[in-house]
Amino acid sequence: MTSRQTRPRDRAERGIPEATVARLPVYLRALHTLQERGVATVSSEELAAAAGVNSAKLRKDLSHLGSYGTRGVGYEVEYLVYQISRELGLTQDWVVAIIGVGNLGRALAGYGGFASRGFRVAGLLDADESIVGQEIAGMTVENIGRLEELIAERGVSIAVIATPAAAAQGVCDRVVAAGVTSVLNFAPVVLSVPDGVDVRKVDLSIELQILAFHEQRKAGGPGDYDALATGEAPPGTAHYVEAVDL
Amino acid sequence: MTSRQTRPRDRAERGIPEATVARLPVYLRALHTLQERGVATVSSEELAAAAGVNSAKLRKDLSHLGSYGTRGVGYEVEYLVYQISRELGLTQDWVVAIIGVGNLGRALAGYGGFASRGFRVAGLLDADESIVGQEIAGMTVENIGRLEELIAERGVSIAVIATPAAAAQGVCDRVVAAGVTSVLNFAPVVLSVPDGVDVRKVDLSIELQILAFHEQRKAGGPGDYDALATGEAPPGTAHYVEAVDL
DNA sequence: TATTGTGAACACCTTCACAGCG
DNA sequence: CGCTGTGAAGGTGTTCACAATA
Repeated sequence: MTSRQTRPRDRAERGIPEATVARLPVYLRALHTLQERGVATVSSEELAAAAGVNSAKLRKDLSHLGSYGTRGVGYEVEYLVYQISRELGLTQDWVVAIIGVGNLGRALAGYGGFASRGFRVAGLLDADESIVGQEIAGMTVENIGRLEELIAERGVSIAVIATPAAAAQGVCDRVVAAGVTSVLNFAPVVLSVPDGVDVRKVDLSIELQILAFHEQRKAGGPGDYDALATGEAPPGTAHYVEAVDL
Repeated sequence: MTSRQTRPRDRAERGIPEATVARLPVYLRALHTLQERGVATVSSEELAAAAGVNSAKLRKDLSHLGSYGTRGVGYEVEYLVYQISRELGLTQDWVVAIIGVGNLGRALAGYGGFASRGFRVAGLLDADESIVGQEIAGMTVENIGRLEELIAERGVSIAVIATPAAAAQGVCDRVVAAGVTSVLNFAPVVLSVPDGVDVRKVDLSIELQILAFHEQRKAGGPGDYDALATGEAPPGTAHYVEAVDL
């Protein structure tokens, strides 16, 4: 997974296990799909299949929200959508600012899943003067100099950091100082933040490396049509020196 | 995070716990940073801080790879880089194809972390005729019609799916049929694949929803940051001026 | 009768605390 | 002495299997 960086876990914070919270959005998406198809009721078995989990897990997850099913029947789709949305806080709108408008920032800005899911992008900010002023996904890119101002004026509560690695911590410090307590970080660095601020990280290179690990176990190497024949064990000292960032 | 979709877990598959595997890339990145700074040795305490975990966890993780530290001293950075790289399968090159060349696909194609980390992007494919033929990050976008052909010719072993949701399952079926057994999915759908194929998913909307959940618990609603009011956060006068773009 | 909701068992992960060793 | 490596303890998460019930 994409990795975490949330505080140790305030168990009894409000009952719902973190692992369950992480799956609720998946259930919600599956339910939306069913809803579009006009399905009114689902069993845990069906919904679990659509969400890619097993049905016992699904039922236990939902049981943390309350008893919203009907024995012998299943769950009413619309009702469950509402309950999960409410639990996740999606019945209200969250104001998001995207900082860093390169290809990734653009992809995020144009992502349809935002508006429809309780998130409103209220700002695209960049430091590059040649990007500032451009129209992207219907918004004008603004200068990062106005970061604090915009966060306050527009009530931004979630900051999405899509800057190069070198800039990320600085931007993070600024948004936190401006009052933001939730950060979604796409830059390949570990951000340090004060207690009370949540950071979640999305890191594609980490995901690829995890895949590589498993792939290696399957075959013995990429393009491995000649197996582990030729020992790929290199000499005792190797040289890996590289720069890494977006 | 970012969610998973790996098979239940073949414990005793080869010893290393999944949770550990997921952190090794983080350690590796921290080690590379240290290496660039010319640091030759780190203690578990220092490395753990750089990676954002606690030191006991770090030591236990590393202990699954072997005994690569020196009591009373710490770990030799270069040696540890090599050992972790080898464990993750990064001492060999993995051939990657990116399917779907919208903004996200472009961001991925331009991601420097690829080449430097044992991944070689050997193809950018798209179905849109107006995109096919474009030069992106030094490569020419090719027609998705040639998918199977290219996978075979170039020995692609990891497919990155960055298509719209509606196209993702179809593309996935094709890459799997062509022999790919590792898929990194950015499309917001649950892919179904046969046993033996690993899928990892990166889903930004899920991450945002998890943040919203926690944010809601803190305050009571978006825009409500006079709740934690008077406290701590001073006016946003900090001026870290840094370059920001992707 | 079909399906939920859940106690109990199990598996996995994290943390503690200290023995072991350079 | 300082720091690693790890057994043991304590959590958290998953799965099983069945009683409860619409």
